[in-house]
Amino acid sequence: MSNLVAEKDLYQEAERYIPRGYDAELYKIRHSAAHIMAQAVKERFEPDGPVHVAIGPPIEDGFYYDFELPRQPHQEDLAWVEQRMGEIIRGKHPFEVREVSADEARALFADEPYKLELIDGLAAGQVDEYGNPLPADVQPRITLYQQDGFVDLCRGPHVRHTGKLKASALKLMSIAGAYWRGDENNPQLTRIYGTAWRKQSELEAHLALLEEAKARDHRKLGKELGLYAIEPQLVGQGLILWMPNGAIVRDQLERFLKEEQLAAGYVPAYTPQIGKIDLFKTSGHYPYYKESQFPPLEDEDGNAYLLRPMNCPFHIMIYKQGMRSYRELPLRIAEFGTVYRWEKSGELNGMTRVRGFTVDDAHMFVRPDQLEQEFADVVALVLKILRAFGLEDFKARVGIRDPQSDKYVGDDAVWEAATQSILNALDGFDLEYAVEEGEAAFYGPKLDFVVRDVLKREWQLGTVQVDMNLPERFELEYIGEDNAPHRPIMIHRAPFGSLERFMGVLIEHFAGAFPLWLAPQQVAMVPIADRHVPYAEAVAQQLRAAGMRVAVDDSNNRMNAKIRDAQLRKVPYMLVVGDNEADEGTVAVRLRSGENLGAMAVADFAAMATQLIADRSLELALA
RNA sequence: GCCGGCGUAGCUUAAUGGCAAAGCAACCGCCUUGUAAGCGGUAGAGUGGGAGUUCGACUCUCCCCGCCGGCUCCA
Repeated sequence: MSNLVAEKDLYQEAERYIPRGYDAELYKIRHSAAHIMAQAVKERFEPDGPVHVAIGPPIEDGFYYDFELPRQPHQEDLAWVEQRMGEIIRGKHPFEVREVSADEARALFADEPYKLELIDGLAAGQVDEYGNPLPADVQPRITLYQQDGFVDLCRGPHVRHTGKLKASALKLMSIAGAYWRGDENNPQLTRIYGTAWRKQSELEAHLALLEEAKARDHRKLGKELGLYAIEPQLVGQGLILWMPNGAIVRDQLERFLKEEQLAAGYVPAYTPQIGKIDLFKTSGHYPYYKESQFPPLEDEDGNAYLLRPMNCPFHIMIYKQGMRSYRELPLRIAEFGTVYRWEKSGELNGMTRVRGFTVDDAHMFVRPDQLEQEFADVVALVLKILRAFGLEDFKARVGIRDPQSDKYVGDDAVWEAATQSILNALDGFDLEYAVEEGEAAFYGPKLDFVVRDVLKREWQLGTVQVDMNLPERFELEYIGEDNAPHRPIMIHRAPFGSLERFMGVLIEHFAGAFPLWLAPQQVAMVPIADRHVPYAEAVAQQLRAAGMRVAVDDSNNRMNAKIRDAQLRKVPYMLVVGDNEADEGTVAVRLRSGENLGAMAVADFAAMATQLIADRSLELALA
């Protein structure tokens, strides 16, 4: 640690901290912007008392910095800080770097408790200044970067001088609370988020993208298209009312999955929404998950029941109804099971984070020798389902235990075996995945499929979990070929994850323009004048008889207005009918893309559309 | 739950201490129409809820509720 190196080399070396795939220039701009912001924030708040700085890294599209401030920050403070940052930028102050010893650093940051903690971590040589573990081959250095008199403990890298930034390409976005080191038991700091780019046009493009994202936000589209509603006053936060249009989509999703499950040898079940608390004590859900459950219900005889937070204990009880033979396995029990979980109010989000949701659940009970094959079959099914919607941009994540936490049940060897079987099964797929600590379920490791919403927030959809603990806790058995009892292994799986969250993601994925088979209304009949309404009705009846969802616009609007209305509701087909069509038994087919297919015989249109529906095609016309 | 922002008609927005305003949607009527808004009219909120300051509050203060962005947590 004492071999101090030249500034030029330190600059060079810091480049290694730029993450793969992150534009190096932008990374340095944003990292530097964080420092400049910290300088400005200190100037703003120090007259009111001490300002302690924590960490301030670049993030996707921007940066943040965490502070302990002497008073509450407000919007006016942001405006001031942003203004002041512009001045610092125009000052073209160099970023000077030097390496120091831990003791020098401690002396320098004697009044900065968060920095002292970071220095200790660096000095111990295990973690970087963000508290993340360092790769074994990286030798930690303690470096300081200084601009315009502001010194910060930082590994870099930075731009050469503040003038490399442009005030016009920088914007402070929001103030948030953030716990020190991400732990809610630690003090809450004030985090200020900003975004920074090379030039103004890039910033404007980014802001425009954010606006566009808002337009396809499922919460906005869900309301506009009559898909779902939340009524917090009388129904409750996080409880979804599926409006008729949304219910149609959901019904189609359920039918699709049921067909696939039937073909894959699943059997159905229906189980209750509540169960005695002992059931959940046996499963381990209670009290492990006590804080994420609604409080127990009690009857007059003193029995306590829990609104179910998960479906698996009920399916296990179905398994336990009688002796099971090895010949029955794998047994695959499927149910769209609605569960209720107490989520903190600040965590709720539209359809993607709710308090009552329906898991497209199934539990497989398998012999140990069947595990890998069954797991692989399930993964194949999940992939097939996701791809049927054109969802290609997902991330596969193997969630394993956090060794620090005690929220898990079962012993180490069992966890190890279950984890290994997941990894083995995954080898058979051309699928990239990441292994993440702390993402396991409390009863076992899992494979999750994660997608991002329009605002780039990640949501877990499908999940497949190997479970050797619940069979143990419920003492599940089957009689083997050897006429002796054996313990089955369970697989939990849900391709959608939950219908609510999947719906939210689908709305955004399609920007509300559902594929034909899912569209709440598939056809809008557009009669040109009142006299064409009877013909439009007749065509509608024909199409309904073929199983399509059709409505006739018999309002006294002009045809143009009818088309516009259907277009805004993202109805796939608009069938315009006037004198020509009525005479010839045809319809003029307009797609919501704006494309006009021209006149088609009603029967031809029906044949085309029903074919596309049957295929669950993502197209509106045959190729 | 915590930090910040916000809450006006079904929706989108105006009114910053002095008569709550408009567009769209809804309803009624006229027009009878050829691929994204024809014309006219009617009705609709007392400003999320509750206290307070004031001659007077959508506007200022406090408490509560909810929503949005984060944090934590999660399907």
